[in-house]
Amino acid sequence: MAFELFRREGFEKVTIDDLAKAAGVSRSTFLRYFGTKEDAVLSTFDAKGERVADALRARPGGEDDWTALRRALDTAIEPYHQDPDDSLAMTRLVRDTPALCARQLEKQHGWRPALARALAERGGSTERPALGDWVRAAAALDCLNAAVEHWTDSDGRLDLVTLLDDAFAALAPR
Amino acid sequence: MAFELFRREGFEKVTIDDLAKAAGVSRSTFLRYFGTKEDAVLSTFDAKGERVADALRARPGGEDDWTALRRALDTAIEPYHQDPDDSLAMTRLVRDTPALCARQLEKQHGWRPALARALAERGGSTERPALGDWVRAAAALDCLNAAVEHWTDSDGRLDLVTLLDDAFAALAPR
DNA sequence: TCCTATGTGAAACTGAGTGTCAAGATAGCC
DNA sequence: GGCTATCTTGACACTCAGTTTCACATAGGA
Repeated sequence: MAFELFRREGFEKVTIDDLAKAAGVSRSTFLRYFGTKEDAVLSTFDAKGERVADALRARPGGEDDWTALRRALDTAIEPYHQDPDDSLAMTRLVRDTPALCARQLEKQHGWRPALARALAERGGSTERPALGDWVRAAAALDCLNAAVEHWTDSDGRLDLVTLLDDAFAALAPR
Repeated sequence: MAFELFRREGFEKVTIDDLAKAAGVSRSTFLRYFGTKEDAVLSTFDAKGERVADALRARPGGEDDWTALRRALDTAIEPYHQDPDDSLAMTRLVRDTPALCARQLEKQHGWRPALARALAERGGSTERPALGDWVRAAAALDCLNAAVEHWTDSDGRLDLVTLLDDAFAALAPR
């Protein structure tokens, strides 16, 4: 798997040819599958945004936005509980590789429209999301990131659920 | 200037050779100056983060974090008032060019450490920033982005100060 | 059987970014 | 002035990512 190769050799040391050879396909085929080298690692990331948005839409209508967002993010942190070691290795690889860091940031940035739209729908309006929806969607993702970063820095020792709760709490006091 | 060329021809149509020729220097020199093609546009962006962090440190100690952050961001939106047309052209170019969008995101991501540290110092602790500092720093940047995006979408007609206030307000209600 | 759609590989091509090296310009010193 | 050290610039070669094109092979359907 690409992930293992990157972890052993470092992301930039491994060429697409290496990855293709390791996967037993041609360079062409590899690029047809993943599009870019980064996506060989981050393709798992793609569906995540839509899943969080779905979870958000599934929350009861009476719930306030912040609670709904916080609960929707339980979907996002599930994999970290399922396989902590693997997740830790992944977040470390991404954190320590500028190219992966940037690409992940970009992908996550792409989640915001779906989240903002889901928030807007919750608010009853079928129109496009308002400024506040965008801000809250983005802030919620920041909470997720801050929590995961701290969790990674603690080598997975801190409790991710608590960290995420704390992150949301840090948004509250005025 | 590189900016004009990109706006006329489109970012990907213009090669580094074109830029170098337009600037009257060699390709080598151009790359020595800017490092990447994206940075030919976004180099102005670099110092901005540090300036906002400085503004944050300059706020009175008694002020709460949110007010201090909001006021510090006045520094960041100043250029948009100084030269609205130019700013509008710039934000549009970035918005419509995936590569620039990604690179800008990455640069702004790099502002957070300085902002979080400034917040931590304000809190009196000389230690490294806590989870909450990171979250608040990131959320404030989201407010800036959301405000600027909306301002750009309105073709500069909406008032950026009001938009930024609204963005911060959207963070408040629980 | 023929035909078309789909998956794969080979190869050439463009362009970004890196590294090296050899001029020139420039500043400081004698 | 002349001389040396340092910094800047340009030329060139190189690696590698990503795109495009073409050819081939296989499978399913008429």
